[in-house]
Amino acid sequence: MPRTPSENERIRRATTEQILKTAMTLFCEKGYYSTSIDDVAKQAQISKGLLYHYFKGKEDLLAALVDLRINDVLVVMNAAVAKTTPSEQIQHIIEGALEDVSRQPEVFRFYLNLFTQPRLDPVVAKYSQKLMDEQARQFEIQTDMFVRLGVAEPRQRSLYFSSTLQGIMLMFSTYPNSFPLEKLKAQAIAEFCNNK
Amino acid sequence: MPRTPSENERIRRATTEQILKTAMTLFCEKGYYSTSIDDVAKQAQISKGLLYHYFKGKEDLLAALVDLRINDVLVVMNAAVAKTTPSEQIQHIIEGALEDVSRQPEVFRFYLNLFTQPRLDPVVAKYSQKLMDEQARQFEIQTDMFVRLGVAEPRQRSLYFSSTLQGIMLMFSTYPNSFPLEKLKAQAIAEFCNNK
Amino acid sequence: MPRTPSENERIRRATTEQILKTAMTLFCEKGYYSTSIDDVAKQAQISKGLLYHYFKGKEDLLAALVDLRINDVLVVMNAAVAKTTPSEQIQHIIEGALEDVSRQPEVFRFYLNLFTQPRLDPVVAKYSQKLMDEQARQFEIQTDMFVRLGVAEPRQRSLYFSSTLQGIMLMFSTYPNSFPLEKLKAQAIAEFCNNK
Amino acid sequence: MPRTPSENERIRRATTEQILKTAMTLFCEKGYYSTSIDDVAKQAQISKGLLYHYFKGKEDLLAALVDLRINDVLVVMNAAVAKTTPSEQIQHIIEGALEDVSRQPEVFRFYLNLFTQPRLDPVVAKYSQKLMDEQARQFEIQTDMFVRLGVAEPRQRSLYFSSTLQGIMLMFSTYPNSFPLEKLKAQAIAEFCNNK
DNA sequence: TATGAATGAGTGTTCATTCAT
DNA sequence: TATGAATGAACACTCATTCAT
Repeated sequence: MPRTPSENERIRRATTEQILKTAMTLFCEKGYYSTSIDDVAKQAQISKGLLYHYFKGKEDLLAALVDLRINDVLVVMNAAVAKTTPSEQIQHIIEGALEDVSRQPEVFRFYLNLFTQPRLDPVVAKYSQKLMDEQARQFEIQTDMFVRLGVAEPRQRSLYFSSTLQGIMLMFSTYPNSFPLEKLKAQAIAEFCNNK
Repeated sequence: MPRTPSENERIRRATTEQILKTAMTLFCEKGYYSTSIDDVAKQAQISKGLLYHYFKGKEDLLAALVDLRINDVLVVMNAAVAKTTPSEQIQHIIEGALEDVSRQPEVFRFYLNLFTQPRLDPVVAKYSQKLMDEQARQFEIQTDMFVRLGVAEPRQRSLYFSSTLQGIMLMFSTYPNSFPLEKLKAQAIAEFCNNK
Repeated sequence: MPRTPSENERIRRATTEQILKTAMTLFCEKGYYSTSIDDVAKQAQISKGLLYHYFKGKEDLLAALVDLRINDVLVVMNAAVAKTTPSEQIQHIIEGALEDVSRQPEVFRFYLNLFTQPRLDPVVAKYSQKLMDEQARQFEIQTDMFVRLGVAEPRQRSLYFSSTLQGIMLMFSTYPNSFPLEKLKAQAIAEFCNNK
Repeated sequence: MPRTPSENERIRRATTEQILKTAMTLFCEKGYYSTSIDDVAKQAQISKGLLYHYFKGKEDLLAALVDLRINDVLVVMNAAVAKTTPSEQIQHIIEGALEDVSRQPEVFRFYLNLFTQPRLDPVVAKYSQKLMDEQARQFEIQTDMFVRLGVAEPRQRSLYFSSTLQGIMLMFSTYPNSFPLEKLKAQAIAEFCNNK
């Protein structure tokens, strides 16, 4: 007897998630190019054919993961925007971002790696660009916060802020075991969350 | 009669440089994995066989480029150390690093990409690690400067400094056309080059 | 619906056999080094990729063939051991070995060629050694037969027997068209199958 | 000032010998296919270009070595023919052959390997054939000795003799450290050197 | 005689993707 | 939905040989 449609739907969801989780893990461990579709299918305990049933190809896996990432960033940003004072908003950005990276440094590292991919890489550049575009969008919102904070040159301040925050994330994800994340977080909050 | 040894030496040097330059360009444009040895040989206008006469393989090309990069970093660091006051030293690090990245943002981007490579990538991880080790070495020297500068928590300050500087370089190499590098440089110098 | 596992098993078996048969033929004709994987795939009417689906590489092909050969030798030896008198046992070794070589002289020739491969050949030596080890094992069993036959110096006699038998096989596989195998077989049986 | 012609001639001879010796050593160690021209030139301490000045190519090296081998065999055979009685002649063949193989088992092994090369190997078969032809020529001479010895079926006897002798050489060159060559030599002489 | 830079065809191998069932 | 057999283009690398000097 055939499965019910809802049962099918449940299976689809579970399998999709399983594949994505496996792909994320392997991409983080070995990188996109050094991970084969065979690796993913084997580790996800499904057949290669089935994987292609769920995703159009290797690139499609990457696309899905990038969308997930962008969504994560958006969640933090939206929560920040919901705060009342610009000071709280910026603080939330710092805390959200560092919370993210501290939970899964390799994941952040993977996206950062993708982000820094050469511009003409025939496969990967598209997703690198997508991440950059999204970051640019976030940047505009964040700059508004600095405007409302009343700093002298808000755009420049916002850039400096982004640089510091990205730099902390980069350093932490590089040396996750020895980097005093909390202390640097405090320092960043002290520096950026009030109009000096 | 054979060529004189010095003539051979000249040829070797020129061809080696030509190959490395081409490899650097292509790796920056398309990335290590998406650049084939054929691409490099063709663009360098030599035969594939000759490339293997000069380098043991694709990986050896990468190794040579990483060594060049490490040397570049060392040059800046040594010049910084040669300065008299810690304030000047730190300023030199900032200026040297940003000078580097502003001259060839794609090159920095490439090394940053390598730097953020997943830890288990079978080929590339080794060179990623090498860059990380070198950075750690630089960090110790730099921390001494902050000690001599007399700041409260020099190690933490040095980390925060590195984060900011790396962050600026990351952001600039991402948006080289719209990033006001000079202004941010000034801001960084103002923040880190004297004992507040 | 996927193929049933047993159907897959059938396909695997058939294709594996097809590949091995082709490889054996080509190796016998042109030798291991002068046969390319492309040759094997083409002649076996499969794609190169599929060959690698079944065998890890060219060397693995050779390994499989060597295992087959060792098995053939074991079959003869086991049948010999099963005979009651040592005289019959030795006769069975002679007949089994010469039967083998007369059926497929080129195959024997190929294994002999492998057997005589230089000891340091980076690829092939391993299999040469494997054949030698197996022969040494057979030799011990065979020597027991001469012990039971009651000859004066059984080990030496066993060696002389092996030498003669190997020599006949070598000569026959070299000149299969003009070598009077039956006559020499009779002569060997006459010489070795009873305690003179 | 130019070298004298005779000086040049001396150099030519010495270099030729040096190359051949090196090639023989390497072919014996690693086999013809696994030895590169580069290997030979490096080990012989000359440039690749010079090697091509002395030999037309890799195949030509093999050809020269095969000629040397054939000459060695001829020397033994001629000395055998010079003996007065057929019994002494056959004894000389045994002793000469076994002396050869015992002095340099790897060299014999190499030629045996060549001898057993598949018939269609595009490069090597020609030399394999040459060795076989030469052996056939020797065989005729040797058969005459058995005729003169007065055995019943001299041709068959001669074949059986060759088989035994080749077999001993094969076995010895395979296990040079544990094979009691002298004892087997005695046994062969006892068996073949008088009209039983 | 002598060198080693230079070539390019050929080889083993990988892998994303398709297809028959 | 699910399997894994099958494909073929692409890739890194080797090596006998040639050539300019």
